[in-house]
Amino acid sequence: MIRLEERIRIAAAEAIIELYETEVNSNNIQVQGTRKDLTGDFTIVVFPLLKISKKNPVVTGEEIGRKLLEKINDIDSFEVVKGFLNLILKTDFWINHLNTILTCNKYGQKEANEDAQLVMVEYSSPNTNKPLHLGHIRNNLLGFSVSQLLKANGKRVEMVNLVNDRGIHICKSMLAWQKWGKGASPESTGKKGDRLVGDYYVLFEKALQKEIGEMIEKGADKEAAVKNAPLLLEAQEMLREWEAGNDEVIKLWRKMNAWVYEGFDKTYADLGVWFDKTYYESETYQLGKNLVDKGLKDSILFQKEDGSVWADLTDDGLDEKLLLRSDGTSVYMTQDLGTAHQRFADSEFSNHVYVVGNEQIYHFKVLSIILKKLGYEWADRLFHLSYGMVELPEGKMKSREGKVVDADDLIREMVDSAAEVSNELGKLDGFPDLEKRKIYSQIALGALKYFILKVDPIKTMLFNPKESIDFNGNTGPFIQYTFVRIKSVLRKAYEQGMVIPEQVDPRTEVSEKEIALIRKLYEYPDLLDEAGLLYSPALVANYLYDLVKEYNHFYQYHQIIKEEDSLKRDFRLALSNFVANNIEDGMNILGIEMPERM
RNA sequence: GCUCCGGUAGCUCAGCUGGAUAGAGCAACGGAUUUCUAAUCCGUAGGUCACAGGUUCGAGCCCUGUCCGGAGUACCA
Repeated sequence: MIRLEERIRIAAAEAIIELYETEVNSNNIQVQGTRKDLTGDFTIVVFPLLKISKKNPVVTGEEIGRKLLEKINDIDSFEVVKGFLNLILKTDFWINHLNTILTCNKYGQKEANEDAQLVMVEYSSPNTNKPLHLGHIRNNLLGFSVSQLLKANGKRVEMVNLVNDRGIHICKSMLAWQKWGKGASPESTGKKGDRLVGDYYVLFEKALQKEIGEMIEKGADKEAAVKNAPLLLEAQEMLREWEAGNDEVIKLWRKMNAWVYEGFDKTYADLGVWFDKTYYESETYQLGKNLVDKGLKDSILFQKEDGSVWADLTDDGLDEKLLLRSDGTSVYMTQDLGTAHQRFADSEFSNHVYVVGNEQIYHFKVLSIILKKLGYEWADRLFHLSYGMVELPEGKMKSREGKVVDADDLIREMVDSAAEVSNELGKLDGFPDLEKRKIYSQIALGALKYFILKVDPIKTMLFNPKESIDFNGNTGPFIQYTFVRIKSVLRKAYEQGMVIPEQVDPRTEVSEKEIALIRKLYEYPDLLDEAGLLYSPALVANYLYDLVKEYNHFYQYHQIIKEEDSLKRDFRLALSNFVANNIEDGMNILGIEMPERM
C-alpha cells in the first residue's frame, strides 16, 4: 500500500515539471500533517519551491494545488495559508483507509521471514553478588521492549543476557558466607537466593571497612590498609583458587550462583521478561585473552615492559587502553571482546544492540574500535543503547550508602498500592480473590513499565511511584482502563446480539472527531518504523496515550450501543474494536499486559 | 584539564528529517456529568524553550561560545 504522502509528493513533482519545467526529486517535497487547528489533512510547505516557481508563495501554492486536485482523486479541495498549501481530503478516503486496516491482523507490524535480519539484543547483565535494583528495572524493561519493537519491524531477534558471574565481588560473598553463614541457605532462611547472597556481600563490605578502620587507628597508612586488609587478601586468594580450579571453591561458587539465578528468575518472571540465551563471563573470558594474544602476535596490540598488553587508540583521538594486566589477568574489555566474538560465531547477527547504562559510553566506543582493529567487519554494527539513571523523589540512589531500591521490594509496593487504590474505588468488589490479585499485579506492572518506558531512554529520569499508579493522565493504568472500557462496550454489544462489522459502509456519516481518530491510526505504521530505528519504546508509549485521549475525547458522550442509526453504530463498533486491538498490540510491544476487566 | 549527555510551564515529560500561534499530564482554580465502567470529559491560569551570538525565507531543533547539572576519562566492572 502506497501511503498518501508519497502519492502527493510524486504528483507535486509532476506538477512542478508541468508548471515550471524544472525537475525536482519528489523526496525533497515536504508533506506533513496539517496543524490541528486549521482545516486540511495534509500540508505541502511551498517555501522551498519559490526558487523554482519564481512567484510568491500564495500563487505558487494555488498553482500546485490546482494541479494536485486534477491528479489525485482523494483530494477534495485545497486552501493556501501563507506559504502552506493545505489539502483537504474526501471523507471517503478515511473510511476506505479504515476499511483497509480493519482487515489487518497486527496493524503496522511487519512479519519476520526466514531471511529477515537477525538482531541480537543484550540486556539486564547482572552481577551475581547482589539482587536487581531500580536501575536494572529500566534496563530490563528497555531491553525487552526494544526487542519487541524490532520484532514488530520484521526483524528476527535474539534476546541475550550476560551474567557477570566471576570475579572478586562474588568471592567476597562466598567468603562471608563461609565465615559467618553457618550453612544458611534460601530454604533454611526463607530468603530469596539473590537476597541471601547479597546480604553476605554487604556483611563482607562492612567487616572489611571495620578492619581497615582498625588498622588505620593502630597507625597504619591509609592506602596500605585499604590494599592489605586481611579480609581483602583472603578474597583475592579465593579468586586465585577459583581461577586455578580449586574443587571446593568451585563447588561453593556453583552453589551460591545457583541460589542467585533462582532469585533472578523469580524477578524476571515478575517483570515479565525473559532471554533466549544466557552468556556467562566465566565461559567467555578465556576467549577474550586468546584474542588479545593473537592481536599481540599480529602487532595490532602492543606490550609494555611490565608485560601488560594495550591497544593504541591515539589515532582515533582516544588514549591507550589496557587489555591484559601485567599479571596476565583479563579486564572487563577483554571479556567483552571474547563475548562479542562468541556471539557472532553463534548467531551471525546483522546488528547487535547492547542495552547498558550511559556511564559505559566510552567503553562501547572503545570496544567497537578494537574489534575493528582486530579485523571484525561487523564491528560497526554494534549499537550501544545507553540510558540514563533513574532517580527517586527522595534523591539519587547510592549503592555505597545502601540507598538502593530493591527491584522485588519496589514491585511488591506497587502491587500493594494498586490494590489499595482499587479497593478505595470499589471497582473490583465481588471479583474472586484470585482474579483480583491478578488484576492488581497487571495494574502495578502496567504503571511501572509505562512510566519508565514513556521517557526518552537517554535522559536521566525521575520515577515517582505514586504518580505512576494514577488512573488519569499519561499513565499505564489510564490506558489499560480505556482498553477495558472499550472491551466492556463490545461485550455488551455482543450480548445484545450485535455483530462487529468487518467493513464499514462508505456512506456512513462521520464526524470530524472520528476522522481525527482514523488519522491518528494512520500515523501508526510510520511511527512504529521510526521507533524501531531509534530503538525507542517512548515513541510508542506517547502515541498510545494520544490515541486513547483522541478516543475518549469523542466517545465520552456517545452511547454506541444505543445509537439508532445502524450505519453509525456499525462504524463506531468497528472503530472501537480496532482502537482496542491497536492499544493492546502497542502495549504488548511495551511488554505490558492488558486486563480483561478492571 | 579533556570527552560525552542533558537543560522546554511550579513538578514530571512530549515536541517527527528545521515549518504556521511551543503541547500533554500532575498540582491550582472553575464547570459538566449519576455513566455502554466518571478510574471520565470541558474550561481558566501558568513559557525570554538556560544565556549570548550566528546560519536560514523560517530555529526549541543546526553551528560557535558561555553558564548550570550529570557521567566518563583506572592494572574497577
